[in-house]
Amino acid sequence: MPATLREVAERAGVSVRTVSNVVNDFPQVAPETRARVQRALDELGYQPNAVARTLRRGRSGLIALVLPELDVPYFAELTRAVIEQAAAAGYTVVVDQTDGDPVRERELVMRGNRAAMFDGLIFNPLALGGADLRDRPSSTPVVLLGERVVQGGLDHIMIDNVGAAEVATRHLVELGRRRIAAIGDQSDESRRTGRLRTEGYQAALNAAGLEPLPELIRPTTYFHRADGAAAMADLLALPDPPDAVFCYNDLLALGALRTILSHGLRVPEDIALVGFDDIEDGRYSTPSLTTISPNKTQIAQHAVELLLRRLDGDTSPPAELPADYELIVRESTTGKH
Amino acid sequence: MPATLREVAERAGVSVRTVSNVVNDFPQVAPETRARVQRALDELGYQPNAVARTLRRGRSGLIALVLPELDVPYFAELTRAVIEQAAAAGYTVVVDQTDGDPVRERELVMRGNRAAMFDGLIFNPLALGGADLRDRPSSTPVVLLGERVVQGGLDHIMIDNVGAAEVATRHLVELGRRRIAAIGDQSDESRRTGRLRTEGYQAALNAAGLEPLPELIRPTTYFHRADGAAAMADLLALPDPPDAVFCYNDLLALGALRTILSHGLRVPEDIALVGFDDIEDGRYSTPSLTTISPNKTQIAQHAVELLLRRLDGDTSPPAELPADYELIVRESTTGKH
DNA sequence: CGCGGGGCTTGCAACGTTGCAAGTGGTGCT
DNA sequence: AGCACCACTTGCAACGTTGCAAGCCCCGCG
Repeated sequence: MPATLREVAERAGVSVRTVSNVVNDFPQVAPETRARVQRALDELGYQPNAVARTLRRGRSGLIALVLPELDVPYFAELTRAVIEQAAAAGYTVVVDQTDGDPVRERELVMRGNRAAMFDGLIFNPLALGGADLRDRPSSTPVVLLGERVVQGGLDHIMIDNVGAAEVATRHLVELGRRRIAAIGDQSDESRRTGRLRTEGYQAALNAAGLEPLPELIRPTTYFHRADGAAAMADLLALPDPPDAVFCYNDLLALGALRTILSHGLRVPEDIALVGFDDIEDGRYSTPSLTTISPNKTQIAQHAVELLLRRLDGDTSPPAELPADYELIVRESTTGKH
Repeated sequence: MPATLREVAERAGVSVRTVSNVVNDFPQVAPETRARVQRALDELGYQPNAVARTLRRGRSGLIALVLPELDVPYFAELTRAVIEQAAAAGYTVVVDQTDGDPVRERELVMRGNRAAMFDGLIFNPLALGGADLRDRPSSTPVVLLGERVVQGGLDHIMIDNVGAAEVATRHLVELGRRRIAAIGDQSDESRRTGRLRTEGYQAALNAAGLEPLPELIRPTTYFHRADGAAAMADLLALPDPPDAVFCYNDLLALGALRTILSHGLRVPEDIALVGFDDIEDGRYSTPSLTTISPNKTQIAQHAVELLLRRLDGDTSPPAELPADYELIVRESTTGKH
């Protein structure tokens, strides 16, 4: 139903090629011709066919952002940042959600530019590791986010998880807390985030001369509110409950907070709480959440820049870019102010 | 770099067409030929070119979900539901975010299937109204979500906002509250949600013999936590503050909750709170949030079904499908249990 | 031995666009 | 008058795929 170049050409009495020249603003078109063609374009409501254009040009102007879960605020907020960065460069971002399903992740990433119509991929894997990604048949550029992959031979952006976890834990130590628990450890080989943060947590305890106690390190399957709530209930059931908890993300912390408050305990007086991610929810909870804030804008910016450079043909060796983070102190550790 | 049908054909010593037949599992291929071609396919790691395929077939298998904001939990949760429904039908969903910017909305929706490469659109407009959408040049099917559009001549799914708001307000009335405020009214002609919910709110008050007081109806620019927090601060500054608040979405309610608690007041003892959307955050706040829960799965299901029917050539008149909702009573109105 | 038919394979064209290089007609210069 | 050149326009081919219909070969039957 929509008009094609040929139909416009017939109406304007010129060749298809000339219409194309007008559409693409080529300079070498006589003003009069241009006007006539433009009129025909308008009358027919011509819109270029993006699929044909992409086939011909080899570029779609689309980059895909592949994330485990969109209803996790951290990813939703990151998405906004990526969209903004990409828009500035004239690219449109489409988002896809994998649920951390290895099958879906593989599908999306391995197929690459042929099966999909994206010029590049920004991918935060949950299930897929370095080995899986090493020999992609596709040549679509990919930038990885997150901790999952170590040496996949792909561009990669991550924050220093060990360092950040250490900062968070040290903050609790400096407040005088001694029984500091951790929620979010993951024994699962494929989930690296939890292990790295546990490492930082333990390092901080050791540096303070505190001994990491196994019963205070609670593993969780996911990083959702429900997991935090359940883990916190376990901690409260201990004979000697903790006086502080470092949660490996803000959702865990919010779940834990809910459990603590519903047990009639106070935060931070009885138990201090630190989260990770700095999602908006944590700024509006009561008490508001002390947290590690990864620089999401910077992550997005690096990711898009790196990807666009690859699209421009840059073949330098894969980069491993660190992103900044900072500790944001709020009520859940220092109380009202 | 990736292999094409022709390269595979040369390697296998058959025609391009035969390779295509194998790739598409056509029955009329001799087993031996099929095996030989398959080997060549595997050796070259062939992946069909989705762009070429789409151009030829006229279908991409992609539907776009166009939303105002992804970092608003309601939309993130809705997205999950849409993705699930579409996946069941073999479609892939890509998500795009407009920020409610009329320019971006128009771009995405008016251009339709030519500028983009999507078979259909599920669109929740914020800025664009019926008039804007009526004469789209494109023939891509569109299903609208939300309250914004009334008679755009397009398929449309929404819940009964007036009725839902009435139910929420009546719940507060039945708890014995008398000074019931509302947060989220919008005078802006283009934002219809707020006006509809105010209508239901007033209807419930009238039915209970209570007079709606202008100073208890607080408009907000957006539906974010910050707006709720600010509006609640205004309400608390009144000489005679409310004893209950109906917030037009859960984020507003969470912002309001934060303000109430930080003023040393209790929920629900001093002020009862009802939200709208039933986002996960509200289940884990303290107190948990009483809210109107729109059936998101049903909305997604209707949207995808309707869209797919249009893609199959259904030309029946535009449908206006209602979606269910229910009041979920939690602690913010009835206290701990 | 010739012919019809079935199983399998193929060539051609087209989806709508753009790169390339050639083509057209007119103008100005010698 | 002839030629070169310029401004502008055009045809051809190709991106990689698939629908269509024709083609090939071999088998079995008369």
